[in-house]
Amino acid sequence: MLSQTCIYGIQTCIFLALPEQVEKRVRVSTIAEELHISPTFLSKIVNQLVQVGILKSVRGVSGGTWLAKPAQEIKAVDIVLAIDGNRIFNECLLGLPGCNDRNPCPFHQQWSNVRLQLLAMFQSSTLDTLAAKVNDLDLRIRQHKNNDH
Amino acid sequence: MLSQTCIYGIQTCIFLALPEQVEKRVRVSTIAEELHISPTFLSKIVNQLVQVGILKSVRGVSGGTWLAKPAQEIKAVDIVLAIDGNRIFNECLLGLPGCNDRNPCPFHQQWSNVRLQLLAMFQSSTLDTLAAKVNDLDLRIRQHKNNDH
DNA sequence: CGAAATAAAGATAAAAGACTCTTAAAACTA
DNA sequence: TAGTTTTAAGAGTCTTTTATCTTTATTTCG
Ligand code: FES
Ligand code: FES
Repeated sequence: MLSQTCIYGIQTCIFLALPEQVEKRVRVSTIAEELHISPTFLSKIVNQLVQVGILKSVRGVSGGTWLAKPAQEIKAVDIVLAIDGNRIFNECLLGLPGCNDRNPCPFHQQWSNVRLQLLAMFQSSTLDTLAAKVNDLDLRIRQHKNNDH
Repeated sequence: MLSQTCIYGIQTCIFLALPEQVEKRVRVSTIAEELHISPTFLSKIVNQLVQVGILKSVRGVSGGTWLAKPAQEIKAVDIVLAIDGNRIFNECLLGLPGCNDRNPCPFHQQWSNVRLQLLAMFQSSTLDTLAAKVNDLDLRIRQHKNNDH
């Protein structure tokens, strides 16, 4: 569904939108440790998100990364598009080229509906909403809940 | 979304449910040629579907493969489950283990809905319905329409 | 039974995705 | 400016998926 890279990107952005982190510079190594991701791998993902204007980062002592915009202005769909592209939103279920209403496969009509709902889900999910769920409702964004605070 | 193997499996089953093929033994090499799939690769996929009782096959002269049951009794979901398993129907969007209502991630509620719609799509798609769409409405199951009949 | 056709199986190869290791570049500190 | 910290970048490894090549087993037919 989503690539692992994209999942890490979403988790990272939600993490940076949590009240503890927001408005701070957070080291990639810190995020990596919290979310159980390889630091150097995460570094590349963060960099991708910096390139498209979702995150900012600075190197060096007291460097780190943070949200480039207020959390309510960043949607999950932005991250998905930045990392996985729009394939999942307009690709044929059977992988046939040129998926559209004029040239449908047998699944096209129903699959189009599912895709629209999927798109709506990612479009309606802003980072502040997601972070609020994690923070207020204690929902998880990683395997084991973080109990060390 | 679906693995390439699963896509080939679905295409093959729809092809075998078309009026021209139904009730006949069709050679794997014929299907492979029609659907632009590597014959030996398709042979393994057909064999998987034989194992779970969706297709039957015999070797030798005038051998081939065919639907093990009437087309209206085979659903797309059967093929998906046989090849890709039930991961796409019960896996967390963020890949977290143990996706369920008691232990949700921030996407769980919405993602559960999308997954249910996806499941409904595959459950309501029987091979006779899919084949009828291809046959009657001239919908496609492969890249270029088959014009040689 | 022998020959030909065809699916099944095993081993190998190619491609993509996920992840690691190493080095370089930048920013701060003193 | 020198030293330290931290992100950026490049090359390389590992694993899974996809696909191919070769051999084997089975079936039909003459
Ligand atoms: S053509 Fe297949 S889903 Fe649109
Ligand atoms: S826990 Fe993430 S989708 Fe269910």
